[in-house]
This record gives sequence, structure tokens and C-alpha cells, in this order.
Amino acid sequence: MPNERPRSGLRADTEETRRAILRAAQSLFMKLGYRAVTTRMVAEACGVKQPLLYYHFSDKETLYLEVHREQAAASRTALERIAARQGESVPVRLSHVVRYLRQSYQQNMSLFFHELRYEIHPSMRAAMRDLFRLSIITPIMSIFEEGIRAGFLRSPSEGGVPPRLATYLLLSTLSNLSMSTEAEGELEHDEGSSFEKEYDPAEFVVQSLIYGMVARPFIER
Amino acid sequence: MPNERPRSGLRADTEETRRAILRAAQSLFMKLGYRAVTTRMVAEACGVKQPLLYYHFSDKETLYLEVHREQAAASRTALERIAARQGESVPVRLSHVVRYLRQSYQQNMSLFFHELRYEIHPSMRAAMRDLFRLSIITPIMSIFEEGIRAGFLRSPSEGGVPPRLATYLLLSTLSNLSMSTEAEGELEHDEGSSFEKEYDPAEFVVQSLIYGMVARPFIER
DNA sequence: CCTACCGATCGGTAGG
DNA sequence: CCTACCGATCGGTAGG
Repeated sequence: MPNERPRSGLRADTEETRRAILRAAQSLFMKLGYRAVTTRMVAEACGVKQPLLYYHFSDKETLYLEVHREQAAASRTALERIAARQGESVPVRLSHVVRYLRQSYQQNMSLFFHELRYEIHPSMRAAMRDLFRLSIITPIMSIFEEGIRAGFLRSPSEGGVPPRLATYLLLSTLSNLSMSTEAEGELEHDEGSSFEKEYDPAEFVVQSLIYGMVARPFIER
Repeated sequence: MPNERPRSGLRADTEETRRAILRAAQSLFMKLGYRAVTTRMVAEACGVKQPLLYYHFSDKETLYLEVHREQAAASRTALERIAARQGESVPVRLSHVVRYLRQSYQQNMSLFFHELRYEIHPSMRAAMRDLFRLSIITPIMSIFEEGIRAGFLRSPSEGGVPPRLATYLLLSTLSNLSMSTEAEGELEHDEGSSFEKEYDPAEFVVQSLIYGMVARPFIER
């Protein structure tokens, strides 16, 4: 009889389904936002019926939290690894950070903040904020802190940007990148400076933040 | 008999109601976003019943468009006036721009872009994008263009930031400002450099973008 | 400018 | 893991 199939087999299937739901939910939440994604869309995207979601997750918000928990774990690993590469300069590490976040948090980071503030129940906010701080803010901040300690970046006492604000500035440029490429294609036919190396928006944005836009260029090239 | 009340009187009342709806809708849409705002919330906020909205506006999206039309007209006037102040430096004018947009578009600018992309019917997108370009992008871009012409900012051919990208970079920092002040209060106790003038986030962000974060400070102070 | 109400869809539950 | 279904709420309409 098939019921002597071991519990581990059952659990494996069940776990596989749970992970399929999480994957589908992650993709949808990141692309469309919490409110625009319905539980039925998630179910259909992974080939199950909607009420099944409530067997694996107690409600929609918990599913959302779980998605972010997974994403946060992955981000933390990746970003801490990048931050620890002492052999690479601060701008190079920041470019890697931007590239990683751009493909990971596909859309803008501020959609997430909007949801945190307006769509998510207050009782869940603290947990999500902590996830975000530990997995995103702290690793990036450590790069800026190191840049200041090394004398490469101005310290706040010299009128420099405090590391946490610098981190938020960097993160906010992520939403920018999708904004500008969507609004129109200024970036592709950048007809002056992109003859030696192909254009990389991540590097470009980091260079702008670090070196500014003012004349008398500092830029090493 | 009261029915000889002139049509202009009737129209005035009707116009007044229409404007009350627009004001309520603007405040709610800016704060909560298109999807989170229900037509019943708008109606209640201005003291009418929900079906009345459909006498003044053909549907929710049209109301949303009309709100943005009004906002765009006001922004265009304000921003073009700021851009035209030849007596003020580029950073000073940009600080005024940031201050204006911060109080006008209260929340993040990228919420608007998200809605443009995912919540608004394609047939309405083009009109809204045009509004945004004419009232926000173009005036700000002209400030950056002037800064480049004057030799204050690097031109794109010297590795500088193209004016349109610079504009989007500036706009993206607006969402940042709300992000960072919400996440925690790094900004208030900025314990090094803020003894001479009170801390102004708008000016601070503009200075960062223009002069960068790198050491060997250029900053005039 | 309102009352009354519609079809659709949402998050979530019952019961197996 | 499903079928069947719930109460609530949404955008929008009928009719006056």
C-alpha cells in the first residue's frame, strides 16, 4: 500500500511545494508589490489551488514575511562577502553591491519601504525592518565606514556623509536606475565617454555618488 | 422660487465640490498610492457619497490623472521659477527644488513610477509620462544643463553625469529622505558638522550629489 | 447630489 | 491537497 511511503518522503513533497509557493510569491511580490499580488495569482503561478497556501502559511502577510526572510538571508550572505573583499577598493565593492541588489531586488527598494509603512500590519513591521537592517543596511554601511577610516571618504566631522545616510543614498539610486531606463533611453546612446569600456549603470552611479558631479575631475581613469 | 438661482451659482457649487474631491484625492493618492485609496475613502474625506465621484469624473483612473494634471501644473510653475533664478548658484537652486518636491510630492517619487508602470492602464500612461516630463524633469534638467555649460559641472564627454540621469539621481534621493528618516534617526544627532547652521536634509543631499563623498574636500564653507 | 444595488474579486475557512 | 463557499469590499451603475 502506498501509505507506507516514509514520512520523510511526504515531508519532502510538502517541503517542495512550500518552496515552490515561496519562489512564486517572491517573484510576484518583488515585481508587483504586496497589494497587487493576490493569493490566487501566487497559487496559479506554482500550479496549486489557492486554499493550499493557507496550509503552508497562516496568512498572506506571513507569506510575505517569509519571502523577505529568505531574500534577506541570501542578501546578507552575498553582501557580507562583497564587503569583506579587502583587496577591492570601496567604489569597486559598492559597484558589486549595486549590481547584486539590482538583480536581486529587481524593482525599486522604496516600494518595499512603502509597503512596510502602509500595507503591512504594525505587528510585523519591526521584524521586517530588522531583517532589512541586518541583511542590507549593515553590510553596505560597513563599506562606507571602512572608506572613512581609510581616509578615502570624508568623515561626517569634515562635512562628509554619515555612513548610514550614504547607504540610503546608494539604495535610493536603485529605484532611480529603473526609473530612468524606463522613462526613456538616455543611457544607451551615451555618446561621449563610453568608447573604452561598455557602459555599466551600476558603476556609473557609484562613481557619481563618490566623486560627485562637479568639475575639476578627480576620477581615476 | 429658488430655481431662478442663476446657473453660474449652480456651477459654482458644483465646481467647488469638484475641487474638494480633487483636493481629497490628491492628499490620499500621494500618501497611500493609487491602489490603496478607495473611491469611498475619497468621498468620505470630502463629505460626499461615493457615487457622486462618478458624476464629476468618469472613473477612478481619470480622477487620478486629473489629480496629477493639477499637481503637474503647480510643479511646473514652481520649478521653472526656481530654475530661472540666474542669481542663485546651481546647488542653491537644486536645494530649493528638493525642498519644493519634498513638501509637494510628500512621499517617494518612485511610488508614482511604480503606479505608472503597474497600476495605470496603458492608454493613460503616455499622458501621465508627458505631464511628468514637462513639469518635473525638464525644469530640473535645465539647471544641470546650465551647470555644465557654465563649466561648474563636468560634461558627459568628460565623464560627467548626463543632465537627464542627474535629474533622476536627484529625484531618487527624495524617496531616500523619507526612507532614512523613517528607518531611524541618524539625521537629527549629526554630531560633528552642524554647529554653525541647522541641519537641512535637502541641502545636505544636494551637496553630496554635487561634490561627492570622496576626501580632499571641495566644499566651499 | 442621493439611495440602492450590481458583479467581480479579495483574503480566508469548513470539511473532507 | 482539493471543492465549495463565506463575508467584506471593491469600482461602477440605475434611477431618480
